[in-house]
Amino acid sequence: MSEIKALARGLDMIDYVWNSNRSVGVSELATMLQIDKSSASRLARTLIQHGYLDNAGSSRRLIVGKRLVQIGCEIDHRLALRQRALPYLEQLAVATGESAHMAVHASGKALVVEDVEIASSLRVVGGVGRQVAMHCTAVGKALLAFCSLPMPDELTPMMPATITDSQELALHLNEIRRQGYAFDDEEHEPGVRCMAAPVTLSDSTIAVIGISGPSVRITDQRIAPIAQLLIETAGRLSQELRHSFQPPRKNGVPVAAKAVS
Amino acid sequence: MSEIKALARGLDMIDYVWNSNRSVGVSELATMLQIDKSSASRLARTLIQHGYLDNAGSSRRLIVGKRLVQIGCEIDHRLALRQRALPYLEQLAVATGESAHMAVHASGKALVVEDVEIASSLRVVGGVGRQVAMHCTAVGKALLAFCSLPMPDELTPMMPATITDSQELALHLNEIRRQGYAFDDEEHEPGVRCMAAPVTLSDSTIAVIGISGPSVRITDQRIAPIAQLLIETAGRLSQELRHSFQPPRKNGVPVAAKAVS
DNA sequence: CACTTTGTTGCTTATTATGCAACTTTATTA
DNA sequence: TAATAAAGTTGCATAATAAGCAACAAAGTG
Repeated sequence: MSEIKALARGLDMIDYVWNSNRSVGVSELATMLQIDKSSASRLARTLIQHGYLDNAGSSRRLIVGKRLVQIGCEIDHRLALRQRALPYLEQLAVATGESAHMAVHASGKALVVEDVEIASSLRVVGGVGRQVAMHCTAVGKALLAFCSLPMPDELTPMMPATITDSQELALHLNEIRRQGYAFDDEEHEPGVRCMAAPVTLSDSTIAVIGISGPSVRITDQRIAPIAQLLIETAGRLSQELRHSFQPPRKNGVPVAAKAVS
Repeated sequence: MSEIKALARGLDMIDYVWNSNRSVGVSELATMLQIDKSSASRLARTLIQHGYLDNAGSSRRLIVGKRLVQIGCEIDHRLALRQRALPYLEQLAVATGESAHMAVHASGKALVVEDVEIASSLRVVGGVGRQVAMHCTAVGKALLAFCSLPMPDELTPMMPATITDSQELALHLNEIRRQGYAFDDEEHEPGVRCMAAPVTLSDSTIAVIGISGPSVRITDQRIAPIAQLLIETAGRLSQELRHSFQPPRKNGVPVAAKAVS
């Protein structure tokens, strides 16, 4: 029932360095994880030897190691998230007549990673690479709700409808979790309504997909059916990802030792 | 001087599961890493608890965990590889008058992740998402040479010039490593020559950038200067990545504990 | 240049990871 | 479907080893 302490501590160190998103000292790690400096130092060395952490330049401060960068760069393509999502986004855009997009969480913001626009002259123009706030957009709120992310520090008011109270937002997120989709009712931009639903892999949300359109077209009656469609589409994408991620091979082949790294 | 054994073993387990690219059993891990089944079992449990490994579906076989998927989905954007590469690719396209692109390795293929085309009516049309073979393209060969990837299983002949002998390819890759760039002389498509150079981060190649053009324009005399330009451009992009990856902050701010996961 | 903070190493002890063996669960075969 | 084989988990004793202390070394800081 218990866990291997040394390993657990090492993994915690990786997590801490990763989450802090900057260079971290051994002492800081020791303090935060409540372990001795010496242990932290030795664990860090092992992590460095294996490439999971690295020294920042010439200093002895710790940063994320190349191994994680390698894994990170490749897993993204093993999943081929963007590529796989594209047809689904196109379906969404056609079915709803509105721009569709996919976003992931990236250091406190929702980052648009894929984007399909429609022909209509009145449309919401997105653009890959755009970063939007978490608390006042559909994709942001969906990420907050389904990724178990910490509350944003500041809830900057953007519009009259923007939720600026932390308590209120927490309740709102619960509602989103319950309903399975997020709705942004002109909380970010005037005249724009957005909706988003989570794409999951092994029970954790790795991205969200959504649509944005002018409020005049996204009428109250359309919300339920669009939500339905979003949830269903996100579910199908999730399914596809799961299939490619968990190799279907029912029973592993013996397989000779493969060259490692 | 030594390393924390339990942690090292755990990391080795992650590596093994990662490299095998399929579901792996505890016994297999134990055999391969020469540890006892029971230890492997307990280490695996710890890794699962921390999200670094996961059980494949209902079975007890191990696959890469969500934590790594999370990291993967995010690191790409921390680096903002695509975004940052774009201006460099545009420079390349302008300077050479040929289409420029960036590719990464994705399960045995070279995957084009960014692409800049030129106006000329005679041009090589690429397209983001295109996957090409490793052994007969400039980007593929560059990835093979600089990423320390295993030799492809099959060297399918595409053109008369395609390298189909494993030995010969190995020598060719050495040459590529020595020169710092890869050259595809109509090995993949008739009348098309390509060149590519590696983009690195902390000594490991994470992508390659290159150009493709008709052989009639990419003449022998132009090869050296273009190679020069490619290497130099890839170097500048690598530099930029390194700077953003190792936060410039000279000395870490104390920083309050951040909510972790 | 002195001083403070941070990181590393030697050493001892007690924690704890390990490996064996028994047992349980899952997969495979007839 | 039962029987058999393989794979995975748990209890336990022991030895290995990670943890912690303290002293030392090395960077940063004023």
